[in-house]
Amino acid sequence: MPELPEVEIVRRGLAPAMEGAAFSAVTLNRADLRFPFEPRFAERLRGQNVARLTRRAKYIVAEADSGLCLAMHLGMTGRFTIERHSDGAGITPGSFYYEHAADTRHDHVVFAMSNGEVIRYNDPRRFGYMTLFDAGDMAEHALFRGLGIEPLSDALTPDYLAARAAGKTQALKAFLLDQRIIAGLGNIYVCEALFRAGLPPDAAAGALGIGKRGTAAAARLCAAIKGVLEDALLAGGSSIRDYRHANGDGGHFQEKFDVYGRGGEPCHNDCGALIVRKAQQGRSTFFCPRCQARI
DNA sequence: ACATAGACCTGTTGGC
DNA sequence: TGCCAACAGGTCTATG
Repeated sequence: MPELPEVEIVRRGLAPAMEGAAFSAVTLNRADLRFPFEPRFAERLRGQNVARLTRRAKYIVAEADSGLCLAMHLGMTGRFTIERHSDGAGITPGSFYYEHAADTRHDHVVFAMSNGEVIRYNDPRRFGYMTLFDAGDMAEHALFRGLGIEPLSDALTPDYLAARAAGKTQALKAFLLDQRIIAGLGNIYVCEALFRAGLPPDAAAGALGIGKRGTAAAARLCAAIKGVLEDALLAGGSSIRDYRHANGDGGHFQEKFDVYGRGGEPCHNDCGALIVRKAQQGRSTFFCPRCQARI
């Protein structure tokens, strides 16, 4: 489900409920998500006070005063909802994705916080996962060790793209989806960024930075990636399919998609072409055959 | 190093 | 309406 903007919006929503509060009770309704929960997962969290909630790539990380860290990945269908103990039914402005209150079949993890907030993790497909580690071990942790740069940081530059793409015959789309290069992009924002940059998804990544056209392409791509992520954040992320919002604000970037999910519809550049959908790396790629014809 | 396919899961949608 | 195939925001593994 979520790519960088959605994960960041979820983090911002969870922060008021988690930061400065301790885990009063942690309930696991099953033994695993994508991976088994580690032994004593709930016991180790209980009583830990959350100092801050951060994000790295598509992970939300709750760091406790003790240094114990809880990493949470939403997979494809992971959602957090927040409700208060006191009034029960209330969904606070913090919660992002929310389905039917009655559908608790896939509520796999419940955090009861010391401030009265109850945070539920719901994930029908269970591609998400949670794991614990010590803050000092984060850099070498298998989940984080190989991650690429944050696209919204100053580390993403046209030169970085050109350097990492150098010599690669791999398709631009696969290059951008590789979390070891840039961490946080997924299928939607890669498609959207390539459209904004006017670059073909199946062109060789290695062409970036080569010659005048390649140099210009790297610059456009860099700006497009940052631009589309910033616009998505401002819109509160994208909510597609049956996902709905708890509070109505945010989550409207899907209305601004130029290509994703628009197969057969006219290009927003009014070039006269229709958006094409095709499979690439086993996933759907959407692009304008005219505006994204060549590097 | 790369591409491809399959795996993990459940739910929704579209075609017949 | 029913059934079935295809597809879904992610990533990991095996295989060529």
